[in-house]
Amino acid sequence: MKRISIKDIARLANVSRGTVDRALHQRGNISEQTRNLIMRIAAEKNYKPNPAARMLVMGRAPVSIGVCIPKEIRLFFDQVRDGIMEGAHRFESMGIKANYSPFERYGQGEHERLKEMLGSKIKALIMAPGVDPSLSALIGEAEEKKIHVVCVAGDVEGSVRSTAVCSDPELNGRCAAELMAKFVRPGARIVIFTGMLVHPVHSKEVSSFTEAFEQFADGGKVIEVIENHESEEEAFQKCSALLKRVRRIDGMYISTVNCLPVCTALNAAGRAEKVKLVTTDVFPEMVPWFERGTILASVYQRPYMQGQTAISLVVDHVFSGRPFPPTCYLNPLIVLRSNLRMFREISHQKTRKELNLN
Amino acid sequence: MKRISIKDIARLANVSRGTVDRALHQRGNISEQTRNLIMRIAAEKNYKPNPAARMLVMGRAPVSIGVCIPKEIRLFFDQVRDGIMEGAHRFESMGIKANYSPFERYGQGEHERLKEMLGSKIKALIMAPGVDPSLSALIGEAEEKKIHVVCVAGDVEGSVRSTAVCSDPELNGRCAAELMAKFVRPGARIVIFTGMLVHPVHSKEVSSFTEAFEQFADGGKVIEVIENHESEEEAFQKCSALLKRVRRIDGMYISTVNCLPVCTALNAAGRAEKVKLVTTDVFPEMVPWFERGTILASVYQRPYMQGQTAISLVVDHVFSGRPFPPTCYLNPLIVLRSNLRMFREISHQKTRKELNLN
DNA sequence: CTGAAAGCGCTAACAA
DNA sequence: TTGTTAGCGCTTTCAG
Repeated sequence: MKRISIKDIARLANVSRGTVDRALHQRGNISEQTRNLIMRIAAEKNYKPNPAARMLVMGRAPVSIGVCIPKEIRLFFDQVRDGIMEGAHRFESMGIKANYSPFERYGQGEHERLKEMLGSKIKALIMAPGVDPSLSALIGEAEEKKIHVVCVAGDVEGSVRSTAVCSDPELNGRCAAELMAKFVRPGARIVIFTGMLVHPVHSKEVSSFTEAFEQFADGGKVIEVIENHESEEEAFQKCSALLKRVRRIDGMYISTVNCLPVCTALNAAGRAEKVKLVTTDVFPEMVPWFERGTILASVYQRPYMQGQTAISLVVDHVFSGRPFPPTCYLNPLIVLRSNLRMFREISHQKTRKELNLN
Repeated sequence: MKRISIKDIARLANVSRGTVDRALHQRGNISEQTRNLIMRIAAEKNYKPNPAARMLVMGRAPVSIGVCIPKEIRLFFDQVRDGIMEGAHRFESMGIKANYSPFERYGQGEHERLKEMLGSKIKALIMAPGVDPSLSALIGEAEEKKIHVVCVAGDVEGSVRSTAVCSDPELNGRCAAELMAKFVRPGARIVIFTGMLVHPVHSKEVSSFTEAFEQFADGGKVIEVIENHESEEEAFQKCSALLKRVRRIDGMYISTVNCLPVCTALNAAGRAEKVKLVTTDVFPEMVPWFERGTILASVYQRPYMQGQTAISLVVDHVFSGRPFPPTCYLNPLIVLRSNLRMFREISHQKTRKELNLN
């Protein structure tokens, strides 16, 4: 069915286009009666104003989208940013503009940038939330001002954000567990390395890995969970100590991007060929560990695609009025030695189309 | 500085708006001289077309894109179609229209539909190529007429198609081999089931699996390759015969979507728990075999994403003049029991955003 | 209170 | 080869 226009409504209601406009936009100067009639017809015929026409007559008012994410963590947020910016670029000709305004890192400049963004003329705000407890209030403030907040690479539970695009930590944990279970011998003993258990994402990954591993593996179990607080130093020390303390470890699941210290500690202890690793995400320094067979697989959270998706959701909403889904979880990709070169983080050669390498 | 419009350029160049339009869009029918003048002014004044105005006017003369794919093979082409049509839908307001004109199946109505499409007013043609040797000529004919041909879910080697979006058969084979190698014991004996070895896709999958498996697996090898010619009957018979003939098989790689007959044959022979399967793609009837642990993993070719990508490439080309990449290979997704429910083919609940389940 | 008409920047059909 | 013109759907102004 064709899209209906103001002119059509005017004809149907036997009034002029001006009258319809007044009714639709409650500009007053209109009788209750005609207004009702017009509104009824509009609703019935499912009238949607044509955004292009509106923009045209309203004069250049490009739709700005604020982008507030940290500068980079091991390439992850670089990818998110690329996804957002390249995604936005595709809609440039539709008048979409992304305002990239990063902050240094979580807890540093985050709040200020966000505040700043709220003052500017944006239609939507894409943000990567940390754990700052004030976020929920800021989000409320934004939505209050009709700025749609889309969380990316995380979520703020209990907030009124329009939607969140992220990977599902429980799914990541389960996939990692399933793979690990198939890689190790029966009765295997596994250690988990994670960032901080106070972080809900990490704690979910850990608990769902543990649960799933014990379900999938034949008698295997998780013997220890170690927090590294995202510190390379700490991770290395703790891993080294662990290797001295425990003589039999069959595998390790590293639920944070901080996996290199573990690899080097394993290597230093001469156990790099013995302990099987399942990691998270991917970056160039991991390649040799894949090649040696230390890292068997990695659960990739598709940062680029998360960025692209966030933009898509905003654009679809703004232009087509498509409602935001409550949450948008992406299916993880599994990184293997075979497909390593297909990931944007690894292959920077532009010979292949990059839009979809993730 | 205010934004400059076509009218301004026309005034500056002492020509009419129509002429400026022709110059800017290389529509021909214009003298080299005036064109140069206009282009110079446009560049100088940094002219950018007004997206709203363009959208508005494009709304009435939609850009048609032909879509010529088979009706369905185990949901695969349904997904491709959804990807294309939903992708196109997002650009509806920019005047993009997809003309879905499917054929019954490969070799049946394919040529006719294609011919038909060539006669219609389309700007691009998205097609899923079979093995018809006349395709190359048809593609040549289309490109001759300035109809960009984008192959999806396959390619026509040696043709002048603008680009192809597909999964890389060699990569699929290698990923399958790597997983298989990690799932089975040392010295494992593997059988490959495929469609038809005359098909280059299948033969590449088979050979790269074989090669990679022998590299990854500790002494394992591929002991047999069986063609099923996409027939369920044939697959079942051959698999049953095989199981009688060979007592020890550790795993099977099924490089075609036709995996159910193999599962049932295994089951009938009481070996469903013994032989480990790595399959291709996913559809609802496979679920129980995942749950029983017969199918350990599947290499998913992302049909929906292939469709979306094809449309994206066309749209980006038409609107932004972005050149087509020579070929666009998608990184495969690995289907596991854990993430089974995340695939569009399996989960039809729309609670989660579906755009990205692939 | 309502209608008529101008015009946003662009494209395409037709005239010259 | 170029110019002219009629809209696309909407807002806004000015007359009734």
